[in-house]
Amino acid sequence: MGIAERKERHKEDIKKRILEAAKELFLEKGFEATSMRNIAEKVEFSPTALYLYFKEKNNIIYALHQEGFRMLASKFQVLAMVSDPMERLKAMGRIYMQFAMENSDFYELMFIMKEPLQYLEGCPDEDWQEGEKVYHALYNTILECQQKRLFSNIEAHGLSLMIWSTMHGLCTMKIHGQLDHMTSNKNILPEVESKIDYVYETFIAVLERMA
Amino acid sequence: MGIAERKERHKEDIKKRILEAAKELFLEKGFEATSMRNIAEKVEFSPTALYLYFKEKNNIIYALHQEGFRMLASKFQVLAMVSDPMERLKAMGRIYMQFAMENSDFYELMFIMKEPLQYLEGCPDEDWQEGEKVYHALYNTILECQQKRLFSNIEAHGLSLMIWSTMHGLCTMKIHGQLDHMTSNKNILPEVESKIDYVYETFIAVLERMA
DNA sequence: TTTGGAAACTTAACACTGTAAACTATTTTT
DNA sequence: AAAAATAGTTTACAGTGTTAAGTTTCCAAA
Repeated sequence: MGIAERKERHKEDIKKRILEAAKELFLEKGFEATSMRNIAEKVEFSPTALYLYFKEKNNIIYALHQEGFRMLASKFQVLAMVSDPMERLKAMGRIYMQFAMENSDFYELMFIMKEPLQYLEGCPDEDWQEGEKVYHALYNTILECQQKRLFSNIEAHGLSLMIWSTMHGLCTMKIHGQLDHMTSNKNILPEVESKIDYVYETFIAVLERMA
Repeated sequence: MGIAERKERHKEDIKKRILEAAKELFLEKGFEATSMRNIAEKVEFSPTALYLYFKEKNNIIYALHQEGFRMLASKFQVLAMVSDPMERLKAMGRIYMQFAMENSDFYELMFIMKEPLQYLEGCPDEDWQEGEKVYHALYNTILECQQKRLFSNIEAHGLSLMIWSTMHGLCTMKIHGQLDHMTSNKNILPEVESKIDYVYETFIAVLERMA
């Protein structure tokens, strides 16, 4: 009977509408200030109707978390055009950083907030596929670099995780304002218009120097 | 008149008691789960009495944020014993990491939560002295390294910020579980008992190689 | 085509949250 | 002793996530 399918599709549609509303509110007011009641109002449902489609709020958050990763993955697509692995590595860092700056709310959802991964803890055997995918893009690039005799004698997983740590630390310190609240180097680096770019350049210089 | 002083001291005592209670609750139940009412109950006050001593909850959070920095600073004291700057840099990283692991709630308060810095925004001309102090310890060590011809031709502020980014990124990825949710390298790094230590070793290797 | 039951949705309610205003009791000053 | 300032409590507001009970809508079998 095709009617069950149609219902199923309808349900998926509503789920999408809810997520769309949640996303909009989330982007315009920030996550903290977005409540279930807000979302419900936007989709013209009663507050508790959302619970028919998502077991709890963390569920909605996790769905947006996944969408964020899809967004990042689509930005990463252009990297396929870059054949030289070292150049690809550098471009990857730039894109990652740019994504974090342009979609800082999503970045927070993907890497800073603990609710999404916390939700994953609840689902056993479910691992963090989204993060894994990003990690692999990085790891494989490092491996390719090593095939070109770069980063020799350094274990690739360790290096990959270290590079990700640096990028993540840089982005979070920018997003949370620590980078800008450090006024002492403002006087000494007056010509630098963007601190985060400056630090990234330094990082690249370090990597190229030791490669 | 010494009576005003005595009253002032009394007030400070109560403030301390409140902070002590807040800290305990915070450490045992995590920040999210600690409410003003919880704290008030612990010090046997009515909930709103706390507002006579702290203008708002962020105020209490900021006070603990400061205490966290004092704790870190006291751990950093042993670094004065290390005369070689490169060795000191490495020890500093270890201590920073260890502090973040042993006091992850405080670390979150100091570097991850946005409330404290958000509170600072409200107080104009108040800059983030706590962070600045830590930064200077790092920056000066880098300068000393450069006097010994290490990290030559690299601007010290950029390098300092990059190093901090790496350490911060590493600690947050550990605390938030991203490091552990990355199972793909678990199979490949079976002998590694602590991923964070392993990545740190890699980082040190990178720094020493390019120095 | 009417009836029974499931599915979709709403209303009411619970146990919380941070915080402001109003009120009361205590202490200090005049 | 009366007035004023201080310290603290009670009450209240507007919000939160979520559950349970009630209501409406829709679809399948009699």
